[in-house]
Amino acid sequence: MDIRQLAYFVATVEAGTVSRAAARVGVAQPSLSQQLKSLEDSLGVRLFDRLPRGMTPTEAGRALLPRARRILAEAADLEQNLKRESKSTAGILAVGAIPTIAPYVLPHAIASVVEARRGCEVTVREDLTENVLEALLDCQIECALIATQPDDDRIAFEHLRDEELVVVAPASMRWASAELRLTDLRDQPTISLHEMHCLGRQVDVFCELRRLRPRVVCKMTQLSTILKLVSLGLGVSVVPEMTAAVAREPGCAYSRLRGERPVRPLGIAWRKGRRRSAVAMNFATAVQGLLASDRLRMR
Amino acid sequence: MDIRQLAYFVATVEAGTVSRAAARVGVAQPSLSQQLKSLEDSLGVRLFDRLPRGMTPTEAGRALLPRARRILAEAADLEQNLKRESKSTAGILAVGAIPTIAPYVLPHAIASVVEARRGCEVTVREDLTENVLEALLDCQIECALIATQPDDDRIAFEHLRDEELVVVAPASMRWASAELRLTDLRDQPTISLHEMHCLGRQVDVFCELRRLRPRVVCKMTQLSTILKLVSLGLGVSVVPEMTAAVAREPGCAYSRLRGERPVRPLGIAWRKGRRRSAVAMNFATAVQGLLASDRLRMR
DNA sequence: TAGAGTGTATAGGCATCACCTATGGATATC
DNA sequence: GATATCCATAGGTGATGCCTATACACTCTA
Repeated sequence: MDIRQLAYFVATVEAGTVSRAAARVGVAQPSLSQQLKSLEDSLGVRLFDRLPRGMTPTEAGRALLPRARRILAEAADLEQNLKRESKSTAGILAVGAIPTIAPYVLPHAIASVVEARRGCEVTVREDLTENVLEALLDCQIECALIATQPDDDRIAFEHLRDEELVVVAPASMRWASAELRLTDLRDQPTISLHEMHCLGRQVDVFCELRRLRPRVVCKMTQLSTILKLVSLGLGVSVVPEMTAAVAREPGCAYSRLRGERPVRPLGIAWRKGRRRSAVAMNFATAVQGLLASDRLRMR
Repeated sequence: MDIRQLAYFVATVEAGTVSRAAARVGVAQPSLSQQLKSLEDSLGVRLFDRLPRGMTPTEAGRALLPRARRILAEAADLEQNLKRESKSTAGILAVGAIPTIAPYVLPHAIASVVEARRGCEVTVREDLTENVLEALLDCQIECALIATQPDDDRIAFEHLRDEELVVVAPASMRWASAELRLTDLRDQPTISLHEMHCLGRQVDVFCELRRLRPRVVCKMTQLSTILKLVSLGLGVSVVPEMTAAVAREPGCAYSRLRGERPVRPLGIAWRKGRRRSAVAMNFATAVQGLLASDRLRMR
């Protein structure tokens, strides 16, 4: 499978026939036909239903389409824009954080640093784990607040604490006890966090290991939206304890799970072999103090 | 440029020498050397500084690294997981919304539908525009709330309203007038929304067209985090009017821009040629009513 | 109904490219 | 000075992507 085959594939889906697609991409029809077959062979799936008047994508073909488009767009962007990727690290404190930590930790930690160091320039990058770690390796940020152990030798993970994940349900809902068993959640409609986030994947893994298959009715990309939908009674969810401690959503109630509790490891990622600036150390200390305090713990 | 060359490139950066990288990827060193040169030629940039004991990536090489990794990861995921892309549309009301609309519109619109139709099952997908449109084309959702005109012939865009974008600044900040000129923002530290979101890109385009280069100090992926950082005094930002209307962040103040104002088009996307269910029509009507009301307008 | 047009797949040939081994030049180390 | 390590260049070979030609199937029109 290579980029050209993906381009041929997309052109064929869009054109509806191999002949028209071949004209578009500027090769002969039999060549395109062969390349499509080659792609099907290498992926092990049939991508098209062949009809007398053209071809329509199969289910697999339709699943491939957005992904092929994404790869092609990235490659095209690369060829056109790589020269503009010169960066100068601006600012003095350059940190990253993932979206399921940033809104709860960053404001206080940054306020603390800014107060101690007047005039300090702050650069913040909020993005998914993979992206903040890349920014870290690219020297765009100096450290990153994440909630998973990275598996890259170039990154040092300073583990600060394991944070518990708790259940959030509509306040109007009545549970049998203050702490929940996992089985209490079995038939509840569930609002899940998109698997683009580590947290979403961590919750999935926790459930799978215990044979719980949630009935997912909503899939969101922001914890704040999850809370709003829960407060509407649309379902239950699992969120970090710091969300319960900081967010003020009147229609939501939080419960701990009984027995073995799901946790996520909170920590700071650093690029190995690089000097740590004093201001970044201040930031790390502020984060550490915050995580050790009661401020981010659920009552 | 093709995927294999990118894999060779990444292997070389990670190994630090062509010889070791060649051993890793299983080709001869001269072949790898040639392919790297070929990649440099096709991209028009030098990717490595050649040292006596290995090679280090140039600035351009370092910029390419995360992007090459992304493309390779996507391609690998594709080859391994394409067969698992079978979906069944569950539920009766299946809608999508982008993260910069969902928290402000979805709760009320869904509550309205659920109240009118007891027992109605709701499936919600919150994701970036590209992804909700893909879910729409894949028949995973029936309609989607978005803020841009899609350029896909298979999608009908029902335009509901142009929404104004407003400036949010720390409440403690003093402006010369109630409405701001664009030049008022010229030297302010700016907290921008990541370009993964349409909104982030729309704001970028608006500024570029008027020769305004914001001094970006923070880049976030959630509007709620932006508001928190603004309230800390870290900078100003541009957010949708509905954010100003709904979010309660005590340290933030909102202003309109004078003259030609930035707007984003709000609407509902539908898959052409597909029947619209009654419950989806109810939802669309509820959204329409909500957008027409004062509830999502800034005072 | 026959012929024309449209569409995909297969076959064979040719040019290009990715790979190999061999070699050269530069630098570092002992 | 000899050896080891490193990247680049040269030439040869096999694989691959491309071409044209052709076959087969289906649809449409006169």
